[in-house]
Amino acid sequence: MSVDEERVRTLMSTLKRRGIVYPAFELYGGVAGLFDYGPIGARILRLVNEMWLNHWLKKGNIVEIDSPTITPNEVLEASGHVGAFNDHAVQCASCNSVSRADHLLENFVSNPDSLSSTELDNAIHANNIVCPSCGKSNWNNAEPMNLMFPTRLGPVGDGRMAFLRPETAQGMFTNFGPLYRHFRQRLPFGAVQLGKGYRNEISPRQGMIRQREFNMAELEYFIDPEDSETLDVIFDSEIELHLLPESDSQSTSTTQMSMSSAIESGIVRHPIVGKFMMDTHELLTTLGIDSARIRFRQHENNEMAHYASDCWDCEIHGSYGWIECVGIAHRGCYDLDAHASASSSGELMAWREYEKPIEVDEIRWIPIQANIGPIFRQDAAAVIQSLEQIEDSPDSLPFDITLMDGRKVSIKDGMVESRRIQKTVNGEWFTPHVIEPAFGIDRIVWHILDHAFDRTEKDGENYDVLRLNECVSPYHAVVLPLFNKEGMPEIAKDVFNRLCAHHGIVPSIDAFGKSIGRRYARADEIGIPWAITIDHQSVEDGSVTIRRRDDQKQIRMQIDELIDSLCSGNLAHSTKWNM
RNA sequence: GCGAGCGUAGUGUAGUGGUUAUCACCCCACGUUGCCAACGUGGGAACCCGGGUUCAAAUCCCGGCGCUCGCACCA
Repeated sequence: MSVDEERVRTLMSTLKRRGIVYPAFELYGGVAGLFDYGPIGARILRLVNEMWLNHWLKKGNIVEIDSPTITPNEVLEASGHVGAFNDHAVQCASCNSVSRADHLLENFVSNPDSLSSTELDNAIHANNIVCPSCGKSNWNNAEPMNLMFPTRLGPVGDGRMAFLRPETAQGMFTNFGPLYRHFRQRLPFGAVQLGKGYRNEISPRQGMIRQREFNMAELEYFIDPEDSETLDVIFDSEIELHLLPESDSQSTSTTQMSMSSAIESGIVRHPIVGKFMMDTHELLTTLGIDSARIRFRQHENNEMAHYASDCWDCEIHGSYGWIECVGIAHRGCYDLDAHASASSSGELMAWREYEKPIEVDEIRWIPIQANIGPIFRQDAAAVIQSLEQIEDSPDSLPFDITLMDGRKVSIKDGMVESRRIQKTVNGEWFTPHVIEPAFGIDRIVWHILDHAFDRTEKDGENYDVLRLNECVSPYHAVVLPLFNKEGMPEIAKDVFNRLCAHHGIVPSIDAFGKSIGRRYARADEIGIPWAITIDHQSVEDGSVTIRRRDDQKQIRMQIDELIDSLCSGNLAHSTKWNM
């Protein structure tokens, strides 16, 4: 678990020196928790985002949306990010250290996290709680601790309260209606969003791992909880994942098993969760994360948000130890229900057709509203609601009903009329459940770099190679004239231009001044997989050499052939490498 | 937020009150060079910010900012 400080330092300074990632605003002394992606890093970030996006879009029933990062208070209040569910912090007036109020009270009152600020203050005084760092009992008032960045809409006056979003998920939930219509009202479907999230961390640590503004990518996959879709892919796959189930959370060693047996044994509680775990593993390994350093850790029941029924963190092992990079949570109907109730909208539901229509033929007591209103006045609505919810209608009047708040009222002649209801019910509205894989993109980029960074020795000196997979390397190839004479720079420029002309190909050129060895080394250090060298023979017969980054092996090809195989992605498979 | 340590070119560093601020890598130009961080010549580039003490501060003191670690925090 320990941090490899030496490696972190080396990697950080390389990332900075080569323009990959470095602290932001260093011109003004730097700002904790904010990072810049430089020219190379921004390319890598872009490619990771694209790979992530395409991975999901290719499923066929998943689309991308893009919603604002500025989110009004009401949305985040409904989601539980602000308001009653906030944790409270108290500061010690003697030593200024800050503690969580509910943690201090844990052994003294039950459910301390449900108390208000005033109740917390009272409980702290009543139980004579002492400060864990200085031992005194001299507290300031408890204050809600909110890790979101607040703002207001409008430059003057008391504009509408808003926050920078702490996650992208709320955009997908508030868009459920349009998404449901886009998918022609058919579940399951998903929506993804890539973008910035903001959390005002008390103290950001561990470099890129905990930032105040970060790149996230989330998928919200909406399902019918009663639909037991069978997923052949799970049972056809023989891939084994490293799992750390909640049942043996004390254990530090993982269990290796296939997803089908994990689901059959009940460890993974929902097949879609299992499917997304497999997808996550596939995507991460494609990006260049070492499969042996990926594990899935199941949340313990007390760690899981109260609405979730199952949650797995995908952790990647790197120079900081095991770090959570992806969370896959079964969130049930919590989010859509929360927004439905806060917005009083009926839009966040889906329709489920019954296999066979239900024929209804029953006698019901229908309220006569013109009479119930004057009799019950402010309680009239509650009475009508309770009448509608009666399962077995009594045969005769009068009878008693129980209101929502527990009070009983008597229903007498004149308040209701008996009516026979005959109808066909074809289906019902329900709140879909949602399964959410949430990716911390910066953490994934960090681990891609961490796993790719390879320090070897060459002639007694350090030699660094960034062994990035081709799909995330910043340039497809670098073009190098061997010498700055005999027409080599001109041919190099021509090859470079021809590569540029191909859609989607981004080449680099390193033409002047330095020896060929140094220029190979520069390319290796930022992970360029192929180096195309223009030499004396190129001048004579139009052939060039191609050097493979990972083993420095070189082959020779005609320029046309090279451009074709590079642009079609077949260069790695050329039979010439075997010769 | 608390505590401890630290902050010198792009990177890694030397420098305990008076230096033209050390060294290496690096970057650029010119020349040389027949393929893996070559060589020659020339050039570029730093004391985190602000205040104080002192004739004099990179160096001592205070504050801020930043980094690392421990505690707390990570909804």
